[in-house]
Amino acid sequence: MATDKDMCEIHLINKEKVENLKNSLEDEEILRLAELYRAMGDGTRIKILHALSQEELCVCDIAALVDMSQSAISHQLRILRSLRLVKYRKEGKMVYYSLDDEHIINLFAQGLAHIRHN
Amino acid sequence: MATDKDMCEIHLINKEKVENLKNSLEDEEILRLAELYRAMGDGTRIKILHALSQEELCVCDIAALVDMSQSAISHQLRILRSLRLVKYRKEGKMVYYSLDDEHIINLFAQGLAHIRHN
DNA sequence: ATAATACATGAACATATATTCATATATAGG
DNA sequence: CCTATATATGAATATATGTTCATGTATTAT
Repeated sequence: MATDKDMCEIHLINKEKVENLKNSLEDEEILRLAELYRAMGDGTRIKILHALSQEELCVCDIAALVDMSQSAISHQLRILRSLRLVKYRKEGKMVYYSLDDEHIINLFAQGLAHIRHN
Repeated sequence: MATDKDMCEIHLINKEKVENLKNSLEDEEILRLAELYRAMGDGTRIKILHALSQEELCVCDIAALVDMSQSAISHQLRILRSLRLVKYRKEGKMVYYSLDDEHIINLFAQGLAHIRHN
């Protein structure tokens, strides 16, 4: 893939250190991290997550809240579910969603801190 | 957009509270948050950010490190730059990149905590 | 001035993604 | 059983995104 791999590698002050870097994050972790952030990288899903950070909601209410079709929301919820960002609870024909754990709140807080601070 | 908006909104226990939710995060903030996470939602960029979290690197070294073309890396760095995730410093014909601030480290830590814990 | 190197960028292309539409499943009520 | 409601999902489509290729710009050396 790298076309000019051996041209400027001389500039690495500490070649070993950089070589170690390659392995310090496992490939699978890189993929899963990217998936996680990508799942949060959509306006609709941000709105959903933010709403759920305040209170548990059923699908239909989320749809009303973000003013989108039930189908669109269901598709998005599937993504959020698959990454364990949200969990759900069935009650009759309703399905109530909520955030899966506190990490998401923290991710939110850090993200907001970044965009607000510069 | 919402086709069945007025069908189940009855289920909102506290309609006012939900109505407030709509405005508690500004639209522009939602967009910027989504942009930020989307910028982190790619394996190549995760690798770049992780590398830069360890040490300042020039473009060519990053390319060698992640085994991709200089052009591909430049394009990705432009994205990271535009979201202020990285900053750069010119020194002759070299350009050295580093993380822009500490929020990114924290976002990383939270992301890792999430994917590792379940 | 010419050549070489480091980096940036526009266009093209292939793939990924979000929404819509139609339809399926499940539950509740008559 | 039949109908209505809440949710899920497959297919289709339009748009976004990542990489490559070709080329441009800036800097250094000869």
